[in-house]
Amino acid sequence: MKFSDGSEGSFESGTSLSKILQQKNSSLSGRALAAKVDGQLVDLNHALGQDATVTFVTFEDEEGRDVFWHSCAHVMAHAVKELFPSAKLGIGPAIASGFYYDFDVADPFSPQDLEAIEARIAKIIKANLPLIREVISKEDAASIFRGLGETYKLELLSELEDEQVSVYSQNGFRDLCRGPHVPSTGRLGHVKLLGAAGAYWRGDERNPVLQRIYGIAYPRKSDLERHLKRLEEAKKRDHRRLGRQLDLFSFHPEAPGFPFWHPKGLILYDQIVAYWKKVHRREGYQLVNTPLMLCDELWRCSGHWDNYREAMYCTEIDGIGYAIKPMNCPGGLLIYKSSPHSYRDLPLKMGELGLVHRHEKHGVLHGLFRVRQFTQDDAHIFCLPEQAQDQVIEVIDLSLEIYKTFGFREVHVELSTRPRKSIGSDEMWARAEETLRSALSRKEISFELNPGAGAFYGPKIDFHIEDSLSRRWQCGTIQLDFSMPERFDLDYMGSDGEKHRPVMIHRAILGSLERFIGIIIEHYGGDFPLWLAPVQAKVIPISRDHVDYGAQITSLLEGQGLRIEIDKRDEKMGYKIRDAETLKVPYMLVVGEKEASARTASLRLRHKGDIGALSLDDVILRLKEEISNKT
RNA sequence: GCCUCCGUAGCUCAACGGCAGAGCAACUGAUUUGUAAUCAGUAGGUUGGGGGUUCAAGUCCCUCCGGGGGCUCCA
Repeated sequence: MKFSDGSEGSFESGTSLSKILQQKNSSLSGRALAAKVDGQLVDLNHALGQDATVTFVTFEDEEGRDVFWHSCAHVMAHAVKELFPSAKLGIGPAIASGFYYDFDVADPFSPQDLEAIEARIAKIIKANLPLIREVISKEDAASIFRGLGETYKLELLSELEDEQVSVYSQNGFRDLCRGPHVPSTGRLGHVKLLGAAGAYWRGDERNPVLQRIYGIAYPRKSDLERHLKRLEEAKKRDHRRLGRQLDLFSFHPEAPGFPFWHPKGLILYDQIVAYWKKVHRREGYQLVNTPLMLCDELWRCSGHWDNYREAMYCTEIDGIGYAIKPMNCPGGLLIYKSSPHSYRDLPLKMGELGLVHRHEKHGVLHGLFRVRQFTQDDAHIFCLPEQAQDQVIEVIDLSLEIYKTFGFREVHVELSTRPRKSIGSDEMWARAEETLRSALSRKEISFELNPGAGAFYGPKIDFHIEDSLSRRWQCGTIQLDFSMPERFDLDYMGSDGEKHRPVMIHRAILGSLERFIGIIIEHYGGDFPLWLAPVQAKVIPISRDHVDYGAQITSLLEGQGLRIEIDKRDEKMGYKIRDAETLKVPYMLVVGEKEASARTASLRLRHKGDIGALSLDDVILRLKEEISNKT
């Protein structure tokens, strides 16, 4: 045997991995949850028959966590079956953070039920039952699950192609499962159930609704507690809550899914737009704006009528059908077509902060994250085929720069390739995928491959940014589009005097401005950097006598373009400070007798406290510098 | 859209089928404050809308509206 730590050893054929661990007496023996034998993930009970390379996986590895959580799901199913014997099992996988299991039960689980299930899980873990793997024929498995009345398992079974399937059991509980699992339930540590909700069997709304229970678990209690604390923290940062608290935006029954921007929220919005326009102009983009409504005929031409009609708002003008745009591209194409183009004009980079409307289903609306009206930071790049790769690289660079400005340094990249339902020739797809792939490799950016997840008209690169709570958000996208130039018969005059079809790159960096603002509200927890903060500083006069001086400072700083307010209320200073802190104002300028006579202001930093008196010039300098640094 | 839970004052939340309440915010007055809540008072409600059961409904039932959680990360 060769081990991943570099050591080697010889063992009798048929020795189980857990035995080997014991004999090796390594620090892993208590921590290993499963093992990879020649790259294949197996149980520790797996017996080795021949020479192999072995890597033990622990909770520290992603694969180990998956095994751990998967086993938790399995144990949860065991607990549910004990408490609710009539429950039928769906599926129970490990997910990015924890696990779930779906059950078909007569009544949804109540919070009390979850408590009872959680207690039963703890009992099963404490009993330290071994998980036993059996490999049996599909027919035998079918008769077992038929006997148990597990109709969903039978359905899964009927779709499996292997002749042999694996079944795991502990103490009478049996489940069809690919595995691997931890060797015994005692390894599972501390489990917390997080909630229950309905979920369609296999995610299809024509199927019955099962009851899904979500859970999380860690080997160590302290880690579980830290995780729960982080969930609490995320709750506190919920942009819907902060949106109200900081008076940024609101939603109303009169227009569900359509955000109302309040003055302070609009400042955020406008700051982002100003920054976005500045960097795009610098990069040679020309900014355009196209109509909200376009006639049906255009949508038929663009293909939206066939592919996107469900989500479009339609109306009629002078007897002619119109639809509100769900995407900006057709408008951009019309501008391109409005004049002839030479190869010398390309690449043509046309940016549009376009307001789009999509009729999202009622049930999927979610604060600013999922709305029916939003602004895309869109752009369409028309270029020669040989320019496409450089253009993609430029967009990658710009995207990363913009993310960094908002403090997103961790960016995960995905490359999505040709889906089953798609248009265009094999050769076109191969070339386009290669363009994106080599752009990424030229930038030395590692990416995850997402086969078959491209748009029907072309492959794409997606950017997922990671926020301060390590959550990932898909924002940016770069798509190569073969369909639109064709459908709209775009052309340019080549150096050969012939007309050619340009390549179109469709891209967004922030995605939806509304959603992006929701993301940064949670990312910053409402503590916006100075350049974004709706109110950058609050002047706090200590008493009535200092209001005049405070007002002078306020208008002085206002004159310098700073967003500043004064709190003139007859309240104690502590009260006004608390108020400003609660509203997350970055700077407080406290002014009293001393400051008025010395023409200074005492500077107080949000969450940090007093840093002493500064001259007004120094205050202005400091704030302006911080604003221009965008820190 | 579907499943499920929820909707009480501007906000956060109480009230066994039996008189709709508290804190904060707002407003009025007093106080003039030195780095995270001064005191007192006033006002604020068709309990999301509509219908029903009941002697009696915030509470139970139906329905509509809105919101929360979720609806393949596949044995």
